[in-house]
Amino acid sequence: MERIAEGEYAVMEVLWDEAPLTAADVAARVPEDRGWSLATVKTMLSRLLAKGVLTHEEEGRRYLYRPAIRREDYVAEESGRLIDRMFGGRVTPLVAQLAARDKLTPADIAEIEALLKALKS
Amino acid sequence: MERIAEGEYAVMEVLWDEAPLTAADVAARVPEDRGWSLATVKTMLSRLLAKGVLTHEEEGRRYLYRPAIRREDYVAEESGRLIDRMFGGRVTPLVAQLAARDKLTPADIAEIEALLKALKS
DNA sequence: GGGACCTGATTACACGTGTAATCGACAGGG
DNA sequence: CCCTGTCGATTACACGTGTAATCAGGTCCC
Repeated sequence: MERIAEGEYAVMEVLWDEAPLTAADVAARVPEDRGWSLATVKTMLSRLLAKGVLTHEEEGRRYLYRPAIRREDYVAEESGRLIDRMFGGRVTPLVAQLAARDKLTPADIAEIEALLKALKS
Repeated sequence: MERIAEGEYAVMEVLWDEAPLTAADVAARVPEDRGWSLATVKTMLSRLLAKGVLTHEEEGRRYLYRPAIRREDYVAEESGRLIDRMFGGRVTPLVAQLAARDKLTPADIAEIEALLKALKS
């Protein structure tokens, strides 16, 4: 699966959230703070099409875009990449790292524990 | 803190492992499969210096390079970035994601549980 | 039916990155 | 003292990415 650049990812998120959409619709839904012009969004869409992570079907004179890959799949792959790169493929150090950085609230801890318990059964 | 590119990261790893080192030493320690020439490693070192994540001191006519940032700090930041981007800043979905992808072995689960228990006390 | 408007396609351009080659300076061996 | 090797510095160049502008073609209003 092709890598998706940071900016492109923002476009994918829009389409994962709601699809299919026209280019204009996507542009309208991209987070305000990106400050992107419609032209920029169109460039992103073309590149994502070229990467094969989007498909399009013609609707009259326009295209309707929709994701060609599942969000969970991409996220899993990208997470795996980071883990490989920074933690030698081991997940525990990542959790440890997050814990040490106070990124885990007590609620997080409880939630993860519940999750793990469910996994074991 | 400046971003470190993927290739540059490989150089940082060498220096996090052992420092200070000369450019030639770093080149010798970079993983074989990168297939980098000494020139390439020197470019990386310059760029890392420019980014302020390395320091150098002169040793005769050469430099001795050493990290200017701690590995844990960088890793924490980079992990945080991924989590923000893909999981909206919440850690639990990341763990859930990894679990769902069978990235967690029973040993991992036990280890994380122990870790969390320690955190609570 | 002629201009305004909207579409995707094509082109543009600067910056980061991967991957070096080359250069000017100097050190050390003969 | 000169040659050869070695250093960091400078330059090179292609590709991905962020961020568009422009263009060619069709639609729709007047």
